[in-house]
Order: sequence, then C-alpha cells, then structure tokens
Amino acid sequence: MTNQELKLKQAGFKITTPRQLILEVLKKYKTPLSAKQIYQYLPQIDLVSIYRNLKLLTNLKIIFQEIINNETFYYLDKKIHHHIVCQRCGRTECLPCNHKYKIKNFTNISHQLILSGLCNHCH
Amino acid sequence: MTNQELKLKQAGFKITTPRQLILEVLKKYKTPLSAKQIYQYLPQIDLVSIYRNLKLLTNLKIIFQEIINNETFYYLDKKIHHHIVCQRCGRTECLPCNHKYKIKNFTNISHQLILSGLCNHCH
DNA sequence: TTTATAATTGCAAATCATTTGCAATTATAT
DNA sequence: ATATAATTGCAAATGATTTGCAATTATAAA
Ligand SMILES: [Mn+2]
Ligand SMILES: [Mn+2]
Ligand SMILES: [Zn+2]
Ligand SMILES: [Zn+2]
Repeated sequence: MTNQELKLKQAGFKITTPRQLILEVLKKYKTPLSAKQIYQYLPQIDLVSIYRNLKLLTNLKIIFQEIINNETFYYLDKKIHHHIVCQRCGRTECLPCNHKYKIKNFTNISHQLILSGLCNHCH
Repeated sequence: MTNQELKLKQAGFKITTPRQLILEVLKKYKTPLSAKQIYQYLPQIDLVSIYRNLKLLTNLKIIFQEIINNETFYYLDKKIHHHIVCQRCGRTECLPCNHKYKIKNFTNISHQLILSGLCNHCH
C-alpha cells in the first residue's frame, strides 16, 4: 500500500482503481496536469470521476493544485513550490518556494505564485 | 479626454459609451471587479460587450487582470500590485509588489501572486 | 454637415471547464 | 458470502467566456 493509499484509507475513503491510476499518472509525469490531460492518459476512466477524485485528493492534501489560465492543474509533490509557464508553448518548470507572508487583518494565509514568460525554445 | 481614452484613440480604437462607462465603474469602485460585477453596475450594456472591452483594455494595458478562483477580475491601476482575498467572504485588499524574478531558461517574465486567507470579520 | 466605412454593439448560440443527479457498480467490514 | 455505504459512469446542468452575424455607431473624408 503506497503512502497516498494509506492517507486515503486513514481518512475513510476507498482505494479504487480510478484513484490508483490517477495517482500513478501524476507520479509518472511529474509536471502539473489538468483533469483533461489526465483523462487523455486514462480514457477508460470517466472525466467526471477524474474531476471528483482530483477534488478529493486535493482536500486530503494528497495532491496540490494551481490555477493557470482558468484551468486547474494538479501535481503530486510533498514540498510546496511554484511553476513558471511558457506563454507560447505551455511548458512548465518547477521552482522552489521560500516565501512567508504576514498580512495585517488576515489569518490562515496561503499563497499561489504563477510566473509566466517565454522559454528558450520559444524565444 | 481622459488618459485612458487617449490611449484608446492612439491605438486606433473608438471611444464608445460602453468603454467609457466600464472605465468609470473601475475608477469608481477601485477594488478588482469581474465582468459580471461590472455588468451589475451597467445592466444597459451587454455582458458580451463588457467581456470584449475588458479584453481589449487589458491588451492595451489600460487595465490589468488577475484570475481568482477561476474568475477573472479587472482593475485600473498604474502601479502593479497584488491582492489578498478572504476565502470566506471574498473581500479583497491590495498589497504592494516589490518582486523581481530572474529565472534560467525564461525571458519576459511576469508574475501573478494571489494570497488567500481569512479576514478578521470572518475569523 | 452630410456621407461612407470600418469598428463596435447586441443578441443568440457555441464552447470550455467544472459540477450535480441518479441509477448501477464496487470496495470493504462483518 | 453478504450487506451496505461509497464510488462510478452517463446525461444533463452550470458558470465563465467566446464566436457569428446582422444592426448600429463613431470617426474621418467629402
Ligand atoms: Mn511561494
Ligand atoms: Mn509581486
Ligand atoms: Zn515555450
Ligand atoms: Zn472575510
């Protein structure tokens, strides 16, 4: 039983084939993937189930998400980090996060940083 | 002729009533607004025209945009800055930006930082 | 100050990501 | 093995945004 499967079980959710396959895809491709991209790798699973499971896994903090251009991307990575996206070809690269924000009048602060530019293939 | 109208004219676009009204609303309310929110203030203008004009004004860098929770918000502000959004009530507050990013393999880098938390009304 | 023309608008319908309802299927605890 | 609640798949709804097209309008030339 993988680490992620254990978290699922401990939270009282079933370990199902769709869930295992989605996690395998995220593990294999490393880069952040959208629901639709995951669906292309797993056409046997209903897109709706992919959406539902991505939401569940995100709630359980088994995976993480980032919204880029009105589309949500998911990635499996214990350590929080950021991404830079090429505005022409969509290539993404990961970047470390060492930010800490403290803001008056707000608590429970989380942050999302999206960098965008031209990769050297496209430049 | 306002500064924004001048930019429109110089770029070869017409100064129309919808465009003037949209800019007035953004000027009046200061906080970032979505197309739908602007439409609520300007029900006489077709929502589609609001979308088209927001896109045009953004391309011309007369206004700026930020995507929060899969919805695009627009604001009229010369100086780039960021926003913190209350995850419960949606209240937003502006924050200064003094970030500069330099990343290997990428040029033309721009960034978007979205902070989210609980405002002290909701906490 | 008309007039011509291209840009812009409004309305309907399309599109795209995501969600919801519901009956059929399946993982797990007994 | 069986019961049962969780999960799935399919269809249809939703919400944001875009597109096509005919009617309207801002602008600049006559
Ligand atoms: Mn960070
Ligand atoms: Mn910044
Ligand atoms: Zn690129
Ligand atoms: Zn709040």
